[in-house]
Amino acid sequence: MILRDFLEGQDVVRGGDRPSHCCLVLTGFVCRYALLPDGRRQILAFHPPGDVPDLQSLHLQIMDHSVAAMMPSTVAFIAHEHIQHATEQHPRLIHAFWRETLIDAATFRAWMIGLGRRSAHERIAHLICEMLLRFEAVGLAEGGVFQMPVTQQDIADALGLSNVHVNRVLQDLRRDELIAWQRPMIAVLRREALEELAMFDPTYLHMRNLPDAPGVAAEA
Amino acid sequence: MILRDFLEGQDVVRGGDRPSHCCLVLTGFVCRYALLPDGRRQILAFHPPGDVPDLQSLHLQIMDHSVAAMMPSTVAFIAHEHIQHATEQHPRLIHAFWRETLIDAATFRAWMIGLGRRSAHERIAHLICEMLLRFEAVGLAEGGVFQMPVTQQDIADALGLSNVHVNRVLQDLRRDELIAWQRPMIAVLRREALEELAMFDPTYLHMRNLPDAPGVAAEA
DNA sequence: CGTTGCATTGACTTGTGTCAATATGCGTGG
DNA sequence: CCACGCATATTGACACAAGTCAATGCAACG
Repeated sequence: MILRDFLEGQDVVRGGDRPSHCCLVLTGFVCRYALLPDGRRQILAFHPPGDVPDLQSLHLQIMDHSVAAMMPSTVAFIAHEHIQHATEQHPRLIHAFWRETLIDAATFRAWMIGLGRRSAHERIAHLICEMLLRFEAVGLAEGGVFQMPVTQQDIADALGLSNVHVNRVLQDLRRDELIAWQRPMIAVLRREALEELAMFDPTYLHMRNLPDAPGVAAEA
Repeated sequence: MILRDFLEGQDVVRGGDRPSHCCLVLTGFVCRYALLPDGRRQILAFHPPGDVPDLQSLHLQIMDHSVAAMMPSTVAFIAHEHIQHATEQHPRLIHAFWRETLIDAATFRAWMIGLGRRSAHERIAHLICEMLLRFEAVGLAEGGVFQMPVTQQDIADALGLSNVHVNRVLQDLRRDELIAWQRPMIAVLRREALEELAMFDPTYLHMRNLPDAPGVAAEA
């Protein structure tokens, strides 16, 4: 296992690579993204500490996208062989990993719904609802407040919008006192209203113990 | 294993279900889709025969989306236990299945790029390029011609557009003699031009033997 | 033949993008 | 402690891709 530090903006893994290791985010914040030939960028996922953004590289030789640090981050690289070895010792691990990649895919689907069928306001609200829940799940959010070091341009690239429009929508959400946002701190002020605007349904995150959000029953 | 026939438009699996079986498409054509509370629909994937659209249900209890037949289709339902049993007998299977779900996820990412960052013309061109390649891979396309029984409304719901706009774009593509389209037959007339318009890069499909498309080298 | 589901058109609206200027905040070095 | 420079955020004016609505056409089918 190798530890490496990355500066803001640096690529951790690059599209086209054939990685021999998976990377585990220890501290910081990373994203996955793809570029079109003419430079348009689509951010595919955000990963707080604890995530393994390229678990797929275990079975897919070529990276079809990149992973980049969005703030100074520490990443652990774990050799594929070691992971394979571990799964042979503990066959349950394989299912745990597989499940992780399935939740990954479920999150992509949720984003697709947003990109295809939600308005700009709904998309931004939805992203904030998702990130809040995920940060809570790893104990990095308290009272609706969490730290997400992204620029408005990053949000635009994640949600298929322009930076200018993201700016305008954020102003609306702040004016309506749904959220407060002073980089890098995001505060959700009226969670229910935000979730209603976003039509947020956390089923897709497949969390075993959903934090008791109003109106959302825990799985049996 | 249970065989069942579905009519066009019928749901094979429904969001919220907790399936005990996976479904294998034997004949016909199915899609996965999600609905927003107000009825907006996003199609998430198309599945020709040979695909298992809900392999994920092996590990994710609740369906976070639905599967529907887009034409009369025959589907085989295979009990999760049987699949589990098979993977215990042949551990390699588990990796094959896992890999399938990873390619599924890679395809979602590719669609996200389209939904977020491609124009309507590019999106439609890209979808056609992808489907052509996937139909070729299962021997269901010949000379750039294949059969895909979708309406313009379906395409709209897959690509985040309106049916009217899809209609207009298709007319452009036909006028420019990139494609011909008489339901349910799609013919790609000038493949290179179409792929260039779409900025199509098939890496994400992770096919072992890419049909020798010009300019695309086979994997080492 | 009427009905039904799609495709096609035209007229008009609108959400979001683009461009370009200006503001704001922050870290650095003098 | 201030001045500078950079990145990011904010504004305003304007453009345009794509959406909406509603009518019409067309073909398959019972």
